[in-house]
Amino acid sequence: MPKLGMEPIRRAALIDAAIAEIGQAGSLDITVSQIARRAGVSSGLAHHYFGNKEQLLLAAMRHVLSDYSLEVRRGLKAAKTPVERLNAIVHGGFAPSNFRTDTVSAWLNFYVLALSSPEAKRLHRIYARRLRSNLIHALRPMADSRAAEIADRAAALIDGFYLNYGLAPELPDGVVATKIVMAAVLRDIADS
Amino acid sequence: MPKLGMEPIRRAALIDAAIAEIGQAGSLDITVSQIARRAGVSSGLAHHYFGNKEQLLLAAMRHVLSDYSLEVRRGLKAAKTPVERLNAIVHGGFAPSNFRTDTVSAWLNFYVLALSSPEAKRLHRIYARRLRSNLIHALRPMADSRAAEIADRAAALIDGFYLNYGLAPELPDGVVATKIVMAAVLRDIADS
Amino acid sequence: MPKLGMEPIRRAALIDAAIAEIGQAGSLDITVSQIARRAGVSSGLAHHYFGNKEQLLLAAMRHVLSDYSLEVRRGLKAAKTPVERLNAIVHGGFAPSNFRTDTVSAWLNFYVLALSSPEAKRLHRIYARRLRSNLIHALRPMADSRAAEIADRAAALIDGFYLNYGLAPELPDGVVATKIVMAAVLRDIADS
Amino acid sequence: MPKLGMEPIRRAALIDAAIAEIGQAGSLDITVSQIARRAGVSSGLAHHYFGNKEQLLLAAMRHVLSDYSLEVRRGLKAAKTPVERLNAIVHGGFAPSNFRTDTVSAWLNFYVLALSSPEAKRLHRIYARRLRSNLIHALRPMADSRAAEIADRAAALIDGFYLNYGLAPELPDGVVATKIVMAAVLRDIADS
DNA sequence: AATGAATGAGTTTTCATTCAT
DNA sequence: GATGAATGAAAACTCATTCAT
Repeated sequence: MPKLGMEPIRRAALIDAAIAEIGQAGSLDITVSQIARRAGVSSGLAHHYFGNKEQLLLAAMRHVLSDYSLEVRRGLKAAKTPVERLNAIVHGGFAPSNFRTDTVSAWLNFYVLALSSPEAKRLHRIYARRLRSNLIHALRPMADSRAAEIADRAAALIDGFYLNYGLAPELPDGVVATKIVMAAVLRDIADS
Repeated sequence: MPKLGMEPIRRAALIDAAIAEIGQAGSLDITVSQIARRAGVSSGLAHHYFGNKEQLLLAAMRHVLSDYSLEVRRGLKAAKTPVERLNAIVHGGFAPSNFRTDTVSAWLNFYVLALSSPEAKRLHRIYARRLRSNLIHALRPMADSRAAEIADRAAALIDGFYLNYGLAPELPDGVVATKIVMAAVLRDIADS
Repeated sequence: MPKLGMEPIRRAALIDAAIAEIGQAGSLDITVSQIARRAGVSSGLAHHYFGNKEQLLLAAMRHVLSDYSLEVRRGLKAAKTPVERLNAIVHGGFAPSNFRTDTVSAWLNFYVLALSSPEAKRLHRIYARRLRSNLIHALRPMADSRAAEIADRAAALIDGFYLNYGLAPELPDGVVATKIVMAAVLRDIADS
Repeated sequence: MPKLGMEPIRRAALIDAAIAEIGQAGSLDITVSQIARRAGVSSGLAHHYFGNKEQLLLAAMRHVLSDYSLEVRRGLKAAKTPVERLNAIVHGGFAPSNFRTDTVSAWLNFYVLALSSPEAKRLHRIYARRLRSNLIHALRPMADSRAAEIADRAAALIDGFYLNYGLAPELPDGVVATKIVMAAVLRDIADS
């Protein structure tokens, strides 16, 4: 079975398994063995590639964040008008690729992990800053000096909806959520 | 040393200790012994009173939620106008009694606990529904048929700000947060 | 079964068990469970009282050293002449209480542990310095300025015999070893 | 890259690496991977050549002993008088080639390994017997019937100094150690 | 000849939980 | 009512060893 170049494949499989496992358990209280089993490898291998459980979890968090980033960047690239740019950012977190119960559940857990893990905190900070700066940048042409203020409100709204989705998936789906947030932000802008 | 009527005192001490410990650790990964030590009792006693760790944590969650409820109800009682009622609800979560890093950190952890613990989920549901119905009730006189829609947005905004406070306590304090949310909601209402 | 004041009893039992286990295995590669089993307790209790395996091992090393110290001090107290004092020191390590295969084997292992564990090194240093200063002090009246030099040689001789005993217990027993060392030292002194 | 005749080269590299690694760690608790890494090969290769870890360690022990033997034999060949022969033996263990912290540390570890590994014990016995018979042989012309007794004392003295050097390398270097032992032995002989 | 991949058994460690007193 | 003692199951982690290539 041993083949060359398995490392990236195993790492990816373990990260995916970790996210799925966290999503399903709704908690970080999962064992490395569970993750490994789901990834189809031994627990030893997980340690071999990630050193310890925390690193594996952090790699999973990084993965979720980078998926999100990717989605936003893709949207921004296609956007032509300021409103489209705004929409791309808002829609990023609610896009089908990220807005699945598994991912949302994992994301919420990572969110809270940032309270106790310095590295998770760092990663969260990066996410929060990027979201804010993306929003401000998109809002500038439309709201000028009020861009920052509106961006903060928009960010809170996004996080709030995201949060709730994790706990009440029957609530607004991604499309609806995007619409609601967009409407609020646009009204914010329109407000002289 | 055993005295009569110690039960409520011990229970309260253990619950307070649990919240403080969770707040400080930023995680539910704390030991019963830590909690008991902080409460000045043996870990055996914690089990004596709460049966097991989960029940102790849930009692702590209930306590946080009931403190919040209390705050809101007190505000509502004093409120005279619809706007004051609205303000009381929004301000509830940001009031000094709840808006301390410890409490917020514990709250976020309970939030996520709701993903894996049915009872925590039930408690969270109660909170979410009460917040929503409170908001709708307060908004009805001002927004009529749009009350529900505005309430949802307000709830998301509140949660979003609350969430961020846990991770970036340097951000808006309670007073400012209340103002921002109120402003947004009032603008929402004003919008025909 | 749980009684009050068990801690010192359990600690002693675990330390004794550790020494016996090391002695029997001839190596520090023994498990905490083995030690605990021999002491008649669970492995959890060993950790409860000592924190981790290293601390338990170090406690055992301390115990061996303190037994040795005790023996020497007892001998010194009873000694009246310089030669008797010298004999007490030399005899200390070869006394029946310390000179059993178990203890010697444990001692050799601790000796080597000092190469990798700073705390073990510290303990060994204390032993080595005490032995040297005891010897010098006892030799001074008899050898004056040559006391230090003779002491060093005596110490090496003692260690050398001790060492060999661990690997070839059929060799000189404690009484004989003491005699040989004493004879060598006395000749050293007599030498103008 | 596989070449012909690599076996002896790899074996030697692995043995050297093992000694260096033991010396540096001060313990036999090193991993095969560490040794292999230092030798610049994979851990699989170490097993390929030595079968298992124990065999590799024993090979390293054999190497240390054979280096020592070599040194002594070289010295004996050049020696002309009984005293020179004696000196060659004593000096053997303290010669620069063996008397380096790495080697001494490895040696002490092998010494203790002999307590638990039959093969290591066998090797140690060979060393001890050879040392004793070399000493006796060299002492015979000078001490006749007391040769054995003096040899035993000399051996203990050598081991004692060697031992201490491992733990306190600031102490006498090889030249001084040789002189001290030689002086003691010669005095022993002179003593009627 | 040599390796990277992979395993799985074994060990330490943690901790909720139980219980005699 | 309260505790200290004790357990044992579960988890992380390590590492010698195997093996396909």
